[in-house]
Amino acid sequence: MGLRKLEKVFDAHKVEDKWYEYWIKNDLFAAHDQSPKKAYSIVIPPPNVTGTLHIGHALNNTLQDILIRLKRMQGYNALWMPGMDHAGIATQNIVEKKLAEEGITRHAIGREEFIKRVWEWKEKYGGIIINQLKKLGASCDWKRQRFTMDEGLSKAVIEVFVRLYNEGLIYQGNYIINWCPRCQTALSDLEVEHEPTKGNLFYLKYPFEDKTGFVIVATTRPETMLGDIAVAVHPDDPRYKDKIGKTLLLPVIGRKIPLIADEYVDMEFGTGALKITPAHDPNDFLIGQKHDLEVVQVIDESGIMNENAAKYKGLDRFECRRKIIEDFKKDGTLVKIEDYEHNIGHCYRCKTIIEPYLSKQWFIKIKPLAEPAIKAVKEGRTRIIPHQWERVYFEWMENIRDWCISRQIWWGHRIPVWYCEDCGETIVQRNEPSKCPKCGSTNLKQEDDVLDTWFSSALWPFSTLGWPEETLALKTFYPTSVLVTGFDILFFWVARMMMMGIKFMGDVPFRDVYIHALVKDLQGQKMSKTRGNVIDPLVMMEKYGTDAFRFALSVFTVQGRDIILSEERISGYRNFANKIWNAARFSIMNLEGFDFPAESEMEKPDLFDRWIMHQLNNTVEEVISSLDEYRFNEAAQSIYQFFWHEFCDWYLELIKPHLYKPSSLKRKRRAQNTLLQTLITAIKLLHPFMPFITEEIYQSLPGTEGSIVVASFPKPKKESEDYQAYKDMTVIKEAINSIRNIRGEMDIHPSKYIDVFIYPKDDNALKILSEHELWIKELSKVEKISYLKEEEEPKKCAAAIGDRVNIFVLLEGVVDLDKEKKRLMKEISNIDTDLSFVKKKLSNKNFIEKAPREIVEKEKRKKEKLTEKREKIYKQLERIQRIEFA
RNA sequence: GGGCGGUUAGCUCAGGUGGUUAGAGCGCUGGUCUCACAUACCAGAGGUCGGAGGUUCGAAUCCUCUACUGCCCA
Repeated sequence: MGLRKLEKVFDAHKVEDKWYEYWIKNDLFAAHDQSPKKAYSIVIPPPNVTGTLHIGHALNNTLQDILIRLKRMQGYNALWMPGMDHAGIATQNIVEKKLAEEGITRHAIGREEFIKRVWEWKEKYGGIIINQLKKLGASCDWKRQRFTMDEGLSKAVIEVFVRLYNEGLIYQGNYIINWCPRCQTALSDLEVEHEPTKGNLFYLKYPFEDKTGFVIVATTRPETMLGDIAVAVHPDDPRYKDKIGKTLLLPVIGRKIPLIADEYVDMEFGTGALKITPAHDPNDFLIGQKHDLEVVQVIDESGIMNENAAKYKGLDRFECRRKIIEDFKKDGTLVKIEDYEHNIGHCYRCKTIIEPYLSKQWFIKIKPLAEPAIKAVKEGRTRIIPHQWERVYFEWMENIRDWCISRQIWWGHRIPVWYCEDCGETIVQRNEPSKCPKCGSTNLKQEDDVLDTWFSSALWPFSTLGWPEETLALKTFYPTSVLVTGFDILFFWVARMMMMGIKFMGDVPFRDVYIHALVKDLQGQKMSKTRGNVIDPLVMMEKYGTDAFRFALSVFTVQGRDIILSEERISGYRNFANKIWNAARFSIMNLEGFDFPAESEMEKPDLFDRWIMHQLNNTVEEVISSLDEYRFNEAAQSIYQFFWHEFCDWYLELIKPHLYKPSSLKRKRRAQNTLLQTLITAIKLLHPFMPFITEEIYQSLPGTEGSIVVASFPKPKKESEDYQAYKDMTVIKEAINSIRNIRGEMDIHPSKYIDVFIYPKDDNALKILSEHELWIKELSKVEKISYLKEEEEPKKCAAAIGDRVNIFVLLEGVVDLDKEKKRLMKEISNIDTDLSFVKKKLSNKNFIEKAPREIVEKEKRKKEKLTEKREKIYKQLERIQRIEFA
């Protein structure tokens, strides 16, 4: 690539789309089913087909992209497998809403037509998020993109269902499940969100049949009393002990219900008497089963009171509650009402209050699947990072309950079960049966229910690679290297993939699970549309550039801590992008007419070149080791620090003399060469974080070939280590910093050149300083440097006492002495506080005796240094005093 | 109720195995439009690490208790 001049301010919009198209056109994200390279693979957490990119996706996918780009550059056969899930309930809701606008329901058009409409919707509107991921720079192998309702993935779903059924791990049963009356479907325990809600505790009076008194029960849901079948008390409760076994009369209904004893009842709660409604409460259901009680349903699947609700029939469940309380107030059944806050379950899709509902559903017997999944993590075959999450994982897995997998909706994988309408046989098989294997009837009907979307997501790491076929892709990329995800779907998805992966692939689905933070707003609240506190990643990308946005996210990604995000925090990194841009611009401007130097010319590099190579090498090491441990913030900070504060602040300034007024062409070429090599390496280090700007710069630089996407990632080089250069540079930096400090504090105008005296404390310092006088002069605006010997006392100077050099700036005609006096006194007082700490330590016998010798030595040296420094400054103060009186 | 985390400069956060004179970015103050960048440069001020106790020669770092706060599960 040739030299190309760059604009003054970085314009992200000009480069982003251009390079993304270029990458796609050149197929740079492609992974290969067969390759001599080592495989590295990540499957994307499939976003919903209905979804749009929110900040959580942006973070999640930025991190994945950083990893995959790094590994790709490191020479791996890197696969990032993209796709979406079909989001059964959410998608069905959307399409139903659309139908409603046309005034039709799904029942009116029928199942087949409805499914057709959903597919049409999907083709037209679905998957907006895929383009948004591309905007983010996601380097997925898009040709492999999958969808959970694809033919292949559907085949995997059926295969898994049939196998689990045949093994007896899938069963059908009548149980209380979580029912959403709005979505009209069952939900798994996980799909219910519990929210603390202010409600009431109603105390109701149930009389004994024999008119010998009554029992008061406490309930939050008085409307369910219509379905009460018993009242339970604790067997040891003295209040009720002698009444157990008696019969109560249920108000309104007049049903005779027994007073039973069960240890489940909490004596402390309410009155200690618990009304039992097996059809509408999961715990009551269990008690009912235990005591072999009848079940009376009073609420239907829409949340409406049914014919068992007597005069309340036809009322909505909440209306019924109001009405029944009104009536009970009148007839005295209601004893009192208390305020009561408790957790109420809501549908995670539509937020409707969940109704515990008795119905026939399909379940997975989960314990046999969970156990190996627990073992795999315990044995370290899968690592969860940060490891604190392992405990959460174990906790949940060990207390796991059977998974309700059937959903009463239409959009999804229809359960591969057929019923013979003649003999009642249940047929479970991969393909539609033509006749009943038992009675030969052709009068067959397929199960109406579909499977939970998470059922298909659970197969994602292997179904996307072609399972149940034995594909090359599976062989190459399974188990995947890492899964990157938020903890909110640790149970929903990660745990289930673990179970299914081990079950059907015989190995864990991923070696590492990296759990990243949740993004919150400045108040520490979760971002959500309803709260209205969302930061739209697309707006951020538009305003500050995708690279800056991505870099910001990675800097904030600290393990085990949530991200508090504000727009202000993002905007800062636009400046970083601009800094990179301008450093590149500067480099390109100064590389004009540059020829690569012959090897021999590079044999004796300058101090600055050696120093920057040393620093760069450290940075390479840090970036790699940090990313290997998923410490994104450390990697990002390390490259940020290097690029801005070492490369730009120091190196670029230091080589300007070489570039602008070189003492020899050779030296200029050497500086140019180091400049270019350093820039290229730094840009490569940055590429996983900031893909667009780095590609733009890379392809503008001489000596590069092709795309940075597939360029080789830097490796630490032993020969670049140069501690001596680092040490020598500290002398120069100390001199420059000291002079600048005096200038700044003494208000010496930046354009004024000054004279300084330097006392170097050792020969090496003198050598380095005199060899680099020019640079000290340039960087600290000095006219003349004179060197002092030990005892020489400079007059009328401001002083800086350093580690390797003492600096004296001639004050005559520059500033007033008063200021300098104050400055020195401040210095002394700073030293005094430090000194008092050190002295205290050293006067402690125990410290001298017990602390390791090198620590004690260190403290002693520190004391010496500080004392000496204090003396020097004090002397200087005296001198100034003398001048004043002179 | 159970579990997990957080509490460090005005704000947002770093500080693997205790030795620090506690760092960064933003903000703030002063100066500079200096030939890559004012989305910049130079200089500076500002915390004793929520509180109490303990272990230790030595604790922001380990332990106990406590306060406040967030999340997850009931």
